[in-house]
Amino acid sequence: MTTIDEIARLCNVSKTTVSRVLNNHPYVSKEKREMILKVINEIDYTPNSIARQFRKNETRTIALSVPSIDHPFFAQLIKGVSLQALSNKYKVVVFQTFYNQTIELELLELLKHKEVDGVILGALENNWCKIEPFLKYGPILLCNEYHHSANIPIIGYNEFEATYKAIVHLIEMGHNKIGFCYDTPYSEAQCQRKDGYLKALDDYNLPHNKDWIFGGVFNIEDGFHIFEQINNLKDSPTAIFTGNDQVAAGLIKRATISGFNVPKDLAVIGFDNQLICQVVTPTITSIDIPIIELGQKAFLKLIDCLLGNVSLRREVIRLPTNLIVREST
Amino acid sequence: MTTIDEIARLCNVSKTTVSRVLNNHPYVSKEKREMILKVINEIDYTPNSIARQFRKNETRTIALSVPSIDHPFFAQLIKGVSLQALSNKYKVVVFQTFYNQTIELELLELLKHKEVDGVILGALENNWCKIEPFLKYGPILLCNEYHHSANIPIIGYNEFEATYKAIVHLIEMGHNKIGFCYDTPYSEAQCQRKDGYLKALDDYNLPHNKDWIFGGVFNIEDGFHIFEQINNLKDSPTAIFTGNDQVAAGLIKRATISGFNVPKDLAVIGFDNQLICQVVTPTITSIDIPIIELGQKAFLKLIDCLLGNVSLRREVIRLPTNLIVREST
DNA sequence: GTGAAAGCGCTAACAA
DNA sequence: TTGTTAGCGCTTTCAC
Repeated sequence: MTTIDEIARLCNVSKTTVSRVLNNHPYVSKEKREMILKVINEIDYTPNSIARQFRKNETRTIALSVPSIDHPFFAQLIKGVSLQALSNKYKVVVFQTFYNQTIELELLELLKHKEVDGVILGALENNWCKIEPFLKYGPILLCNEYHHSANIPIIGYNEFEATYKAIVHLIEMGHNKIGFCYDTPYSEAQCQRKDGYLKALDDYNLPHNKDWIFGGVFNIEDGFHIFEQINNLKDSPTAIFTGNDQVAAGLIKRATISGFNVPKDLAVIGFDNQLICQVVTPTITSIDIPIIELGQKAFLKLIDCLLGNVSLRREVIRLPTNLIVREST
Repeated sequence: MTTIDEIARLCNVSKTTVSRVLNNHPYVSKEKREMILKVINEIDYTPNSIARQFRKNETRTIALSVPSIDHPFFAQLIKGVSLQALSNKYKVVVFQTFYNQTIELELLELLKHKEVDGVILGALENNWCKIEPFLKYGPILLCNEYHHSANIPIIGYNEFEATYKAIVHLIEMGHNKIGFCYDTPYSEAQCQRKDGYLKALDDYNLPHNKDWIFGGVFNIEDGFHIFEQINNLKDSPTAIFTGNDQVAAGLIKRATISGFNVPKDLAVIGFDNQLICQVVTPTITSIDIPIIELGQKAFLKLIDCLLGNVSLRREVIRLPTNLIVREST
């Protein structure tokens, strides 16, 4: 294996000089620089990145956790983070937690072991007190999830407001029996959505009904199941906030083939405004959120912390959301 | 930062002994082992992974390239690779090439720089002659793509046969004007599909028509455009193989809202058998392929090469595919 | 069973 | 402008 010493020997210079050329340091004479570069090219030498990382104690790699990569929202989030990382010459290790607490902690071990310089959590499986101790090993930030007291940057969008808007829209369309779906109750972001939902009901003097609230709902198949549940209720909602376009798509499909008219019999509103909204019939009303931008912003914030420009401290950034009305409401 | 020396000092042993404990080597007395373990726990010591990787010249990380992560097929592929990597305690760095040749080569630089132990290419942007030189730095294998001569393991499914089956199905449904979509002409896998398409036409004495072949087609939006193209033809096909469920979904949607009856006026067949097939109206006939398994197999094959159990040599593995008939044909 | 010592490839003080 | 030297944290001979 070719090393820096080999180059130094070939060029009759010290390896320091070679290292300087490699790192674009000043104070190398033009002739030497050129000669060294020439030799490097000729014998196809490549610096060993791991040795560099070891020496500098810096990996130029960050870790990103998501529950599962095959969910369009998270795929987009990864894309945003990756795009920004690419242009900053960082690598991203994507960790799928599969909604598993242990795997999330394993991701944080990477930080402890110095295998990554920082971490972006795209979801939160563990109680914050399990996460916090890892802060001493490097910066961690929360993206697309919220915590009421964690002393780190938090980047998301206004879940409360987005949900409130959505529910008010349903109310304005004449509905007063409105259901609500969420994924996990442990998520503070999801709780904020629920608060938005309840606030809208209260503001318009509509009744709450526990039967109209559905948890553990993530994907198309869950959408299928939700329809069965709704259909089995004695008193069913006439409109439902699904929390996610996949769920909306599954729900609409089952409702339609069971003879429901969407939106007349059941209005459905999604979340995320993915392309799937435009291909199902009827098309899905949804909340548009800037996911790519969310990922990019998260990465840039992490880099700030990494470079020490900004110390790690609580800061809540909320990106704007936008209601897109289509046929399903 | 705590190091192995610190532990050694605290325990009055050499760092060799600590290292032995850390690596579960034999020949450490029970008492010492227990004492060392105890101290390690107490002061929360973690070995520095980069130092280890440096010393062992092994990163336990592999790189995986895909064109773009937010395409359901590739998201699933990543999931398969990641699942298997997780259980083998490897990390996966996912590289999105965005269909860009330079980025694909950057990924291979990781191998050259020893930042990853091996590479799985989930697509192929560059000419093989650009890729081949990197083989001397570590194992590379091809997954979901094909090459006629590359001397590496190739894992995919039988594109020819799958497409042939699909076209024959359309013919049996009474169609004789059948269109074909592909993504990129550089892809040998796509060429095999085209061969399957043409063979089926020939076997049933159906005419070829260049106007019915559409390239550069990847996602839902492309499906939208394809419909416009078909609709503008004087002599349009009555059935179309889209090569991918996203395209099929987009195409079906536009056709339907333009008053076409799918499948009567235009039969559409997808590929990949994603959940989206079940939520659009009409539901989409598709080719089911074991994507997760594809990713898992690819990882396991790479590990085999890495561990030297198997030397890197040409080997073509083709997983089975299955035609799933639904309403769109 | 255990430890001393070398060294993986590189960068960065410091000296010249 | 250049080189000498030390050392990052760890594993692995080799000798005891």
